[in-house]
Amino acid sequence: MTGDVKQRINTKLVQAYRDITNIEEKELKKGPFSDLSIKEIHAINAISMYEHKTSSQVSKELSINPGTLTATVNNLARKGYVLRLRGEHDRRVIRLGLTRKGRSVYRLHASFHRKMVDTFLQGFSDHEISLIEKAIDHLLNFLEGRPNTVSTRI
Amino acid sequence: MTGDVKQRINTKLVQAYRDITNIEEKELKKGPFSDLSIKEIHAINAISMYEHKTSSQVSKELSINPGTLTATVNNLARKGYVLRLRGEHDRRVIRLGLTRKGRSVYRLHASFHRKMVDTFLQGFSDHEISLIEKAIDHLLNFLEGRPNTVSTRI
DNA sequence: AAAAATTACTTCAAACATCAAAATATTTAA
DNA sequence: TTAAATATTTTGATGTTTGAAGTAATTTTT
Repeated sequence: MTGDVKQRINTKLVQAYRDITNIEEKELKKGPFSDLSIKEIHAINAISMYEHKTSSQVSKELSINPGTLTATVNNLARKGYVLRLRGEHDRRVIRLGLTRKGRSVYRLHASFHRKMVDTFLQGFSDHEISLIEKAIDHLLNFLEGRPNTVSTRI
Repeated sequence: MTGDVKQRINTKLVQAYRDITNIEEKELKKGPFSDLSIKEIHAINAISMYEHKTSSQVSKELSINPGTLTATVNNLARKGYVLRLRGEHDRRVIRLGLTRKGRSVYRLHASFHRKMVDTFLQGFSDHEISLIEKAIDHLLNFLEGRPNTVSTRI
């Protein structure tokens, strides 16, 4: 295979990465949640709707210093997106939750992602999609330092 | 197609995005350029080796505030990666270039990307790769607000 | 050609993000 | 019951980002 194709795919991936960073933020700035930065949205996303994660879980998930998360949560709580809930069993832990407003943001962001993936996969057959998924798996393996179990064909 | 697959692919894409952000930075921290952040590397990359872009071109390309680029370039110039060249025709214009050290970073980062794409595409046939490229095109179209010319099959 | 508008970039002040280390509160182990 | 461990917050220091105002050079208009 020619390196040209790889080079071209690389450029496109870089472009996609950049676009996602920019567009996610701008999309939301236009809506009713213009007081949120992309980092805050990612924090809201990590906190998530469906369980009450602890502060340390969330800070690990986001790979940020616990002190940084405290500051972020302070801001998000002040703006009315996030709640702190004191743990019941263990009163040292803080469990984080979303307010109604926080849940709207969560859903809006989720729907952006759904649309994005829908478009990404538009027009491909099931077989082709499973192929694409395999390529993404390769990428994840590379990124997470796992050797790729290459399904070589002859 | 079941939404499960899409949901799974979405999760993987999010993971890949997060990994790329984290890993690119850590990779470089280990090497001889540990005084650079990921944003600085992306700036070096945008400034690029092959032409002398202007400040505004670069700040547009990175979608950052011009003032932010000024600060970034100040830092990169101080650390010896980037040069400012006053424009010859129009003396308002600043053209940006890389020092020898800046060019090394550029090449190191490029080789990381080459490895990443190689692994991403490992084990796929040419046909499959062109399929994957098409999916990435879809994604870019979506991100950049272009309608997708769907190649629907029956 | 002088004044006005435009442009390319920089500076500034304020908000926010980040980290390591110390402090606080709570729980568990000795 | 004291000591050690854990979960989070505070503190202080440093860096990043932004919008808006400022400076300088160029182009357009009158």
